[in-house]
Amino acid sequence: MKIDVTKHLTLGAKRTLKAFRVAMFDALSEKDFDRITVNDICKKSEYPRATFYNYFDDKLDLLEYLWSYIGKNILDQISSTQHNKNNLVKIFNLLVDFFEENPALLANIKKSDGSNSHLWHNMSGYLKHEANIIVYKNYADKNSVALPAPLVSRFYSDLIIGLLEWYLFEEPNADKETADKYLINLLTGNF
Amino acid sequence: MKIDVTKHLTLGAKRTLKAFRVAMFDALSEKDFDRITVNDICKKSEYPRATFYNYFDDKLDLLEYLWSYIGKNILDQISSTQHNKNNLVKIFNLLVDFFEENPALLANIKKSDGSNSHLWHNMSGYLKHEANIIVYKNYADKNSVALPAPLVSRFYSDLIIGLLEWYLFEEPNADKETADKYLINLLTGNF
DNA sequence: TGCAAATTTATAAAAGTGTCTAAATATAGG
DNA sequence: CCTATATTTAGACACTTTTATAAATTTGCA
Repeated sequence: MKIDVTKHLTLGAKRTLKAFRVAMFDALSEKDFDRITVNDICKKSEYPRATFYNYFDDKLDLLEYLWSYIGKNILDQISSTQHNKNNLVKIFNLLVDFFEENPALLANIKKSDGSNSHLWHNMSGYLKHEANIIVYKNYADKNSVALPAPLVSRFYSDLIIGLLEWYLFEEPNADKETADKYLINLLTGNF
Repeated sequence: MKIDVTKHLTLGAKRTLKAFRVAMFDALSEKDFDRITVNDICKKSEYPRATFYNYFDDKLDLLEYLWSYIGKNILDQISSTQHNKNNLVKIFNLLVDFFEENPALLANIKKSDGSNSHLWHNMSGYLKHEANIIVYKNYADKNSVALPAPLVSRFYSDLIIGLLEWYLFEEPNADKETADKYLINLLTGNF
């Protein structure tokens, strides 16, 4: 990204970022990421190319900003003060809810080869990253003799995203309660 | 890919694929993937652009073919008949060995933002996929009441790649034996 | 070896990318 | 509200990508 979105943004900048975000999100429900051009995004958002390049290096850069934004938004509802294994189940459920609320996006990801698609690899990487930030905050203080804390939190977030991938692409007929049960089994070493 | 590499290939096709693979692999040790052009690949491999586009959709397509090829090659040494948890450690060690044998590639991945780099996300996805094929063959027959087999093998391959990422990018000073120990702890639910 | 079929190649052209200007516009702060 | 500063914009540019075509070459097989 050409700008730092964690710093203060003018109203105009926020408006522009949102327009590009929405344009990319909509475009993703319509066609493959490969087929989306910067021109498409500019036409949809009604901003000139030069403005696009003021904010982003390229369309992948916008895509990744979109994933980060979405990831943060989904997981916003997790309290960082409650520390328990239930939070991991809650993160998983929030992610599932997001995809159930956005079937067009999910369908497009599935169309381009499901869990093997670039789109999914890319998105899940960012979701995992956002999940890991929360998980780390929750478990960093629980010292384990057997394993370093960063490795454990990484393990937990990997687990959540792995189960999500399985649930969305491999076993789309499984119900959420069963998936929750499986998650708990994996978390408690019951396998 | 424009052709099916699992089907029979002519000698010429094999020669051409190898030339493109080697060209991309070498290019990756020299500069960022973003900066590599199809022209670079063609110059290195001494094939015309039209031939490149006979085989691949674009440079990302070649990259992914390269990762699959490398993944298969690294893990070729795993026997599919021996079924034990040791195989998981062996897969991890083979992957570590590959990166220790290819420091220029690793350095380039690290340079472009370590575990956050596109290159790594992309590569690790394919390594995980290849690892999962082997793990699934090893564990599919061990029925678990608590969890479906595809989920368990996915869990194991996630674990291996997660630990690899941690070992390569987060804790490059850890020794392989410690990493092996951590892997066993994670596999046995000792966390 | 020789021939039909498939593949590779040179070449051209349309479309997309990313950078750069200077003018137009928007912004924050007195 | 005004003004210095920063951002946005149009337009042009060099370059890369991707597709398409027909001729040249290579391939598998009899």
